Amino acid sequence: MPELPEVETTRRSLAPLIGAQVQQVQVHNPALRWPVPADLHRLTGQTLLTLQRRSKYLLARFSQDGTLWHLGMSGSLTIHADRPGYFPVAQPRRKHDHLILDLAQQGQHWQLRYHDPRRFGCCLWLDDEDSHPLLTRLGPEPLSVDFTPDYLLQTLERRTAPVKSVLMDNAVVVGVGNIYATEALFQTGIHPARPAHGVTAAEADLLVKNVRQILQTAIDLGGTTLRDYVNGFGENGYFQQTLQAYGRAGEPCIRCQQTLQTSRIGQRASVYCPVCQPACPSLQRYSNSR
DNA sequence: CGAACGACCTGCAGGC
DNA sequence: TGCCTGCAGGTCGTTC
Repeated sequence: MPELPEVETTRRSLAPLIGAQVQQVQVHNPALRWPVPADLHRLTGQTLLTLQRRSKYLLARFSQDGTLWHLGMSGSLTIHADRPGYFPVAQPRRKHDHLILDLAQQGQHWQLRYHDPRRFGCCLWLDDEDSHPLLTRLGPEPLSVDFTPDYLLQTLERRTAPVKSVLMDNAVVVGVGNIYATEALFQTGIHPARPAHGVTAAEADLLVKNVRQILQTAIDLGGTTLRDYVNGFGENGYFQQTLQAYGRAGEPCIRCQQTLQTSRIGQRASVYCPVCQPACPSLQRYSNSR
């Protein structure tokens, strides 16, 4: 599920919890990707101060301690409250609801439920953002000023792996998973299997623009819901309705009507148009329309 | 250092 | 209907 737009959408939807005080910590299954800290109950009595995102990690700062959350491939965080627009607190705990925080603010009872069938996600202590091992090697945020065409070009020039694999490498740029890498390369007219070092300056320039535009549009539409992604209110995203390549193998290219092809690149399904994304860049024709 | 690949875990779709 | 296989949005760790 969650790539950057979904994590950002989740973060925004959890804003009502800021300022609330933890009343109880329920750990129903600590066996996530890494064990949930045995002393997570230490959060009891602490107030949620800030909710930030770095890459696909959610950083939740409480009055004494910081926490780091990841939704893995199938995770979601939802709010429960006894007020309109929320799941009721009385709703029974679902299978795979592994963590539940009870919070209170001005008499309002809130619940934050962490649901993750595949348990690829995590919830860990976060002391120092700048020294946490999961955060130190991350590349720039794709929507920040640090993600420039020059930076991307210089990085791609040093790599021989397929451009799609490099684009999905968190040390290069964070938050671009299989869906958005597929879309960005389609938009830019770059074959996903092309060696990264063969990408031209003009292509890198366009690729940066398209990655940015696609991620921003996805955030604006509340993310992509393929199976089970929902935001904190249990709402779907709508970006899947605008997907032009991902999930469309065998269907006609929206530009040239050629049948979209699929192959495996870096162990991930990759969809591309053999005409609009030629393996040989000399046949390239650029476009930047969406 | 980079590249390739297995591993983690459950749910689901498709084939038989 | 049921069993088996393969695949899925992420990313860490190992090996070469």
